Amino acid sequence: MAAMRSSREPRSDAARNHEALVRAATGAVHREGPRVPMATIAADAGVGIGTLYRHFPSREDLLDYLTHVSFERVLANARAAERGATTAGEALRRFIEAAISQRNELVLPLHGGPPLRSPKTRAIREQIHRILRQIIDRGRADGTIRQNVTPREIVVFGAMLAQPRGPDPGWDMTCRRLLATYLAGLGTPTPP
Amino acid sequence: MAAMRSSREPRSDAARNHEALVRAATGAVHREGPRVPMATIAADAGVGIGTLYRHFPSREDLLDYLTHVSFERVLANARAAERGATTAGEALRRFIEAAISQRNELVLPLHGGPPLRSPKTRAIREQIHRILRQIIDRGRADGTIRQNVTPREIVVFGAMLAQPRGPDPGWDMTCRRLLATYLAGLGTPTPP
DNA sequence: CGAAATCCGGAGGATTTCGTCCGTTTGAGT
DNA sequence: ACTCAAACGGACGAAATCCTCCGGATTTCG
Repeated sequence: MAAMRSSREPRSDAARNHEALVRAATGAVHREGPRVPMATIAADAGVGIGTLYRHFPSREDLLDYLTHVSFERVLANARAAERGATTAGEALRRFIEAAISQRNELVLPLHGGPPLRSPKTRAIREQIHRILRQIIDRGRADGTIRQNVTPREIVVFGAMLAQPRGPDPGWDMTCRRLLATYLAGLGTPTPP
Repeated sequence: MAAMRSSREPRSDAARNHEALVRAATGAVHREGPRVPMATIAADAGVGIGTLYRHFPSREDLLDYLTHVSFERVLANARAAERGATTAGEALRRFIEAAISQRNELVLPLHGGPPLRSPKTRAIREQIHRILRQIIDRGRADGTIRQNVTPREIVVFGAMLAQPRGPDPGWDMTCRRLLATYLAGLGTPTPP
């Protein structure tokens, strides 16, 4: 019941270039920020500037797309975490670890701006929150998760750890420790 | 025994403009990222573009200066936290809370790049780490801080929470919860 | 194979941003 | 008040960046 496509499937070279562009754009945005020159992205993808603009008519379109794809990944992470874990704490750990290990492929808009222009992307975010809410409630019921934990904190924490960083040898270790400590805190009763 | 100044004190209008520039630059970098046009900064400061370039000959000089000032603030926070708190946990809480409450005045280079060009700034960072190390060791000795906590995690966590964000009503609450949970985790023994 | 639809690439004009230069203004000392 | 070193401001040429446009290459389908 997928909506009928008004035109046929994209040509194979177009599909290939689309993927190369997304990959290059993700890397370039990580490396130089959202204002990275479009020419850099095209060059990194091994593609002409015209091709970049045909696939993404403006920089905002490109950034929106990267964001959307990232949110889809995170949603998949949330579903996998919910299914694959037995305890709530374990599920949250998996969810955040997935974000960390995908950090080179995620473009999550933590830097201000008119957030989430696309309603479609906003809907995905709400699904993510719903799943996390379920996990948290489950943990709160059996006493393994403290009170007053919201899905938003979990997402924010995961996004912070998944944020792009320059080459930084000790980062993995720091990241693991931050996560371990935070998770330990989640299992601690809330003081008044 | 301060080194003799080779030239006299800056003129009053120069001092005023310097401060206005720093304030404007901080806001602009928060708002639009490190590539914000220099003209925007000058305009925000109510100053000509020439004046901006006289005070800071290049963008990098400006960003280095903002970073340096930020680190000086953080160092002051660390000293105050060490002196003002009775327990280690309390000291760390004060340290991170100070960073959060100053977040509109801090420009901490979490986004890659050749980090900390200035040796002076690097030295400040090491002083910060030394103080935090002292606090952590104190807490570990009396069992109120878990093992394997490094100064770096504390700084990173504080910097993450102090990172600029767009207008975001619920952020303060989220921030407080993340901090509370993390601090709770710090007081939890490390599992094997 | 041949035709048509689709896609590619990069030249190039418009626009933005950079950082300098220099005539003018302002503050500090006398 | 007067002087002058210091600071200001914005016009300006150079450089970077944006994004469009279209001739030519490539894929797909009959």
